[in-house]
Amino acid sequence: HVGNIRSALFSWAYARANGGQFLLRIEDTDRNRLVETSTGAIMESLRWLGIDWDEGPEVGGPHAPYFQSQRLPLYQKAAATLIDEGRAYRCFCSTERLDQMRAAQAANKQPPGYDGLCRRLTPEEAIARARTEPFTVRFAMLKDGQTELNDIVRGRVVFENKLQDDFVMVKSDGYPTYHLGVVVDDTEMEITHAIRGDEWISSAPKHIQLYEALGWEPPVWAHLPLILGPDHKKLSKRSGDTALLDYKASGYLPEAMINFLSFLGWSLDDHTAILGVDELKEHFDLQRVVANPAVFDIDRLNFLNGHYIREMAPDRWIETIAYWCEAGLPDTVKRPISREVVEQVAPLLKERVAKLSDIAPMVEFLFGYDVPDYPLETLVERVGDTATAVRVLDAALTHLDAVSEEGWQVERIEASIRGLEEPLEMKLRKFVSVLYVAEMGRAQGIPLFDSLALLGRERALQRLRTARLRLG
RNA sequence: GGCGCGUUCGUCUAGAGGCCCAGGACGCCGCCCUUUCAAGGCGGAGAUCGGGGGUUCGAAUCCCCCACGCGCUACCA
Repeated sequence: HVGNIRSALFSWAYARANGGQFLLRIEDTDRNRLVETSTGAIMESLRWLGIDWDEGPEVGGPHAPYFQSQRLPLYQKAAATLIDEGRAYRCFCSTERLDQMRAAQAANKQPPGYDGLCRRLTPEEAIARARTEPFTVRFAMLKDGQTELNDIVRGRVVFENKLQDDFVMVKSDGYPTYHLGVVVDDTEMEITHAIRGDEWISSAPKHIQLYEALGWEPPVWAHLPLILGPDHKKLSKRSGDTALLDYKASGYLPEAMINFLSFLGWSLDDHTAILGVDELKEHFDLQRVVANPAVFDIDRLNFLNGHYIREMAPDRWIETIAYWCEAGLPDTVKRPISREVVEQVAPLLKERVAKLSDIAPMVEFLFGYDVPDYPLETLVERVGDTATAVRVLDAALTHLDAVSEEGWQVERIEASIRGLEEPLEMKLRKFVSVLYVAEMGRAQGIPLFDSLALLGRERALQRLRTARLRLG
């Protein structure tokens, strides 16, 4: 999803800009939420954007394995050490008791948190009960003093220890929670920079205390500003935090996506708005990450996408159109899609497409043999009344009918239609909409003269006749 | 409720005491170009820098208070 990918992007860009390594680790410790395809989707998303990892799934490396579910012994070892040293303890409280406790705290307006019941158990008692009862392992947070976070983005943040909660670090199924997982793996994997979303900042003291208790060196912290939806709430599935591959599916280019994501909380300088990956890899700087949340602005994404489409090399553009036609045109259109037509519309389409999914509807009229389907009013709309539309169609029919099959070319067609201005006593721009609708089914799209040429004499004339007939 | 973070044009942002009666980009509006729609060119509106107090010769930039917004408050990450 967008938020996570942005964190990955910043980490990656930072590594690339500073000659570091970028490692991909899959945190799959919640077996209730395990989705088979998600690992594949994560990797595909990153690869689509061009984010490569020096170490991780599929590429391997010295810190394998890269799935947390395969590193359980590591977490258990850390947990055992902590229990031995009295910095963690087994907790036998049931979910029911925990729920009741929280309800009571809420009712009494007490700060929420584990009440420490099992912290008071003697080690002997705990070991005895552990033989028959399920348990979690909680970390015994320091309750005095303060925990200090030094963050690149936010500076110094101080948390009161007395407000800290003894969090669960090993679940009853033996899997670690995120808190234990990151600390153990970031250390084992020699992670130097923890770059993550701001929603994590409240749990930073947990991680910091864990590092201290384990005697390990914490990484450099950088908490990125949240990405907000249009409602100014943390981006949710509803408000645009869709899987990145959904953006790919609806026709966004990776270049646009990267450019867009890069500027969500970061900027290069006071004037750069268009930035390629190469420049990002060279100039990305954590010092320039801002602290305030960013609202996801789809208009800007669309603009960037259009920009990169316009910049696309002609041959890649043709391939792209061919692909989106095959995928987006209705089944009634016979396959394969004509390569010749694709090549001819390509330049006409370039300035007009914002999302690749716009392509198919824009060129559909070229491939279906049927007359386009459109509400009759659109034919008349811009010329004012039916009588005028009829005059336009009759005149166009006469003029174009005079163009021979061999002469059916853009220049001739243009001359013929421009020749309509005089007899009709109307400006071209005024009456042309009737023709657009008759041919393409709508008044906007690729240029008319080219469309007529592409359509061929027979089909073009046929559509005019049909339009004329429909007007009575 | 508690804790934390944040607050510069509608949006993304520039800004680290004088260069800022605040710059760029998207969006919006207008004009030009034009076969529609776009694209492109040119121009415009748009922020009294959340509010109030300080500090200073001088504050968007430093300090304090307030307000508002958001995040966290799980055996989810």
